[in-house]
Amino acid sequence: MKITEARQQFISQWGAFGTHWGINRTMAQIHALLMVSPDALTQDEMMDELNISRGNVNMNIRELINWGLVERQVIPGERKEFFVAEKDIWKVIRLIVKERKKRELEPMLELLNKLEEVEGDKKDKNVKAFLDTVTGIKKLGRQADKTLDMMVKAEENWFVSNMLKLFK
Amino acid sequence: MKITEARQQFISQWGAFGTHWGINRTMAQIHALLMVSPDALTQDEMMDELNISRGNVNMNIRELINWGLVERQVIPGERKEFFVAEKDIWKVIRLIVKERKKRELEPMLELLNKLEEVEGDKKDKNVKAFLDTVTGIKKLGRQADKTLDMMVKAEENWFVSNMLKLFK
DNA sequence: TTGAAATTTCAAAACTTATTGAAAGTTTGT
DNA sequence: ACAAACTTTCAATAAGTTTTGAAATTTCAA
Repeated sequence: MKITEARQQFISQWGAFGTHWGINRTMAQIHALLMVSPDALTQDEMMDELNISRGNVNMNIRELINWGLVERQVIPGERKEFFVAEKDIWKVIRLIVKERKKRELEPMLELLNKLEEVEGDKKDKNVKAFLDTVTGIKKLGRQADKTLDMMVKAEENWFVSNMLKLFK
Repeated sequence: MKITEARQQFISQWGAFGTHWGINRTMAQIHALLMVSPDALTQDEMMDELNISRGNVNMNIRELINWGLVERQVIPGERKEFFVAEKDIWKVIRLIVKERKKRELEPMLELLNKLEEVEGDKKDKNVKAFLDTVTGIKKLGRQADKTLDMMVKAEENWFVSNMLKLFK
C-alpha cells in the first residue's frame, strides 16, 4: 500500500471511530491528519486534504484546541496560523479522559447524590429497587472517578507498567 | 424528592448519558426504566412510562437483548411477554465493554496492522510520522484489548479489589 | 491609517439518525 | 380452524446534527 492511500484510510477510520465515541467525524479526521503530518498545517491545507469547507475546519480546530489536542503555532514571518496535534497517544487519551470525565461522569455523580435522598419507605419495593440501582451506580462511578483521576495524573510509563504488572 | 420524580430524572439522565457513549437515548432509557423496576415489564408498560411508540420499544428492546442487557421472561398463564434488565452494574459494564470491544477496537486493530505495512522509505518524513503514529496507537490498542479482555472475564470482586489495591 | 489577507461567525441547507404507526406476521386458547 | 391477543417490520416522517459559504470581523505589513 502506498503512503497516500494508507494516510487516507487512517484518517477515514479514525473519523468513524470518533463518531462512536461522541466526537464528530470531522473533528476526529482533522486530528488524524495532524497526527500523521510531520509539519504544522494551515487551515487551507486541511480544507484541501479533507475536502471540507473553511467554516468547518475552523470550528473543529477550535474545538480540538479546547480539548487540548491541538495547538496553534505562529511561524515568524508567516501571516497564516499553523496547527500541530499532540502526537503522544497516551497524552491524547489522558486529555480525552479528563475532558469527558468533567463533562459526563461528574454531573452524573452529582445527580446520583441527589437521587439517593429520595423520600419514601424503604420497604416499598419500588423505592428499594430504585435505591439499589442508584447506590450501585454511584459506587461504580466513584471508583471510576478515582481511577481516571489517577490515570490523568499519572505519567505514561507508570500507568502502563502498572497495568502490565496487573494484567499480564 | 418523591420517588416518581426521582425515577424520571434518573431515566432521563441515563438516556442523555447513553447518547455520549454511542447508545441511543431510547435504548438507554428503556434500560434505566427496567433497572429501577422491581418487577418485569411488558412492552405496553414501557410505551406508557416513556411515551414512545410500540415500534420504538420493540426495536430497542431487541437491541438490548442482543447486547445481553435485557432478558425476555415468560410468566406462566400470561399471554404477554415480560422483560427484565440485568441489574448488577458491573455485569452491565462488562457486557457493554465486550460488545464495543468487538465492534470497535478489534476492527481498528486489524486496520492498523495492515497500515503498518505501508511501502516507502522510512527516511521520508511523511512515512516516518505516519508509522510513528500508527505504531503508537497499535501498542495502546493492544494493551487496551488485553486489559479489557481481563476485565470482561473477571469476576466483579476480583476486579474491584485489584483496582482498589492499585489505586487507593 | 489602510486594505489585503486571514479568521471567525452563523443562518440555511444537507445529511444522518431516530421514531412513528399501520400493516403484516405470529402465537395461543377454544 | 378461527380469531383475538400480541409482536414484529419497515416505509414515511420527524428530529437532530453537521456542513457550507458568504458576510462580518480581525490582523498586520507597509
